[in-house]
Amino acid sequence: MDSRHTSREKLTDTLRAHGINPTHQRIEIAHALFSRQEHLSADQIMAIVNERHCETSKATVYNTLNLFVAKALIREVIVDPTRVFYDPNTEPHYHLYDVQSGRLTDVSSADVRISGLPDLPEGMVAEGMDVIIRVRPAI
Amino acid sequence: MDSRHTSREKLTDTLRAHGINPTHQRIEIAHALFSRQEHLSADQIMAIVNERHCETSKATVYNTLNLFVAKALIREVIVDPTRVFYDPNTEPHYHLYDVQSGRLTDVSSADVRISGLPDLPEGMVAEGMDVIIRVRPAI
DNA sequence: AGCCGGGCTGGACTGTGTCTAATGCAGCCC
DNA sequence: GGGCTGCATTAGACACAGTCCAGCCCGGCT
Repeated sequence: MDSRHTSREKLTDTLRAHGINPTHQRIEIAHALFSRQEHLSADQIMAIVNERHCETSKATVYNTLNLFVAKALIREVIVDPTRVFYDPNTEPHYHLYDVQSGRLTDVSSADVRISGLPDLPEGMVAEGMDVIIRVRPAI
Repeated sequence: MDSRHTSREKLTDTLRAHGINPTHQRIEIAHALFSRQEHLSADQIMAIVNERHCETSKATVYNTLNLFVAKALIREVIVDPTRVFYDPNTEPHYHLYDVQSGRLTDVSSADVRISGLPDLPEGMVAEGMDVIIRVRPAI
């Protein structure tokens, strides 16, 4: 009845539902992302997963994150030229990026209306739209 | 009365207008960006500038691009996790990014209406908003 | 047992971008 | 002219995220 335990069981199901073989490492990585609802970089995820003992290699972390993205379990967020953030929230939504601190927060897309977008070029399909509002502390 | 010449003279003025000391290298880099109205990476810019003889170093290219961005002469576009693109168009506008080919094209913001954005957090100022529409060729 | 295949691993590697220490060069004052 | 100051440039070393590779582990199957 431990909630962390339950959570890990749910994650196992989630992974399977996305066609991902739920290994120990993959569950830990998914747990890092889904337990805290934050935007983490590969680096941060590796640090969290290996907090106690080093048991997951860099290659596995990157492989797993790329796999999760390919299977649409998580999303990449590209705002910082030096590293990619991973977002466990796959609902359509936008981002607020604090340029100063590097903090990234979600903006619900529910209330946002975007109109007047041009037609896509012939033979192109939209994969998605990223909206990033860059903010910084007022002086 | 050579148009390239004229262009370089205009660039000299533009640089000065932005508080940038117009050196030979800076003019060449600005010319690479402004003559073709494209989105180029630092790498591509260096290749263009050094097409004939190598006369501008990597450090200078990066220093100059960062200077241009700081002085609001050009804009960074962050869509590709592996490299930054530089955009000579500083008018507000959005981007269409072809995930397959890596091609980046402008979308005029004139017709686009965005409403319902949330209030910014206390003490924060917006620096700008990036809108990136990711597209790929239809199968 | 022996094979097969997916997953994991350390370590080497790649490619952007930054840093550093040295050099060049222009203006300036004496 | 000679010496000083300060910015711009440079080559090369470096930092770092991310990828690649070759080998190992391990569970399932025959």
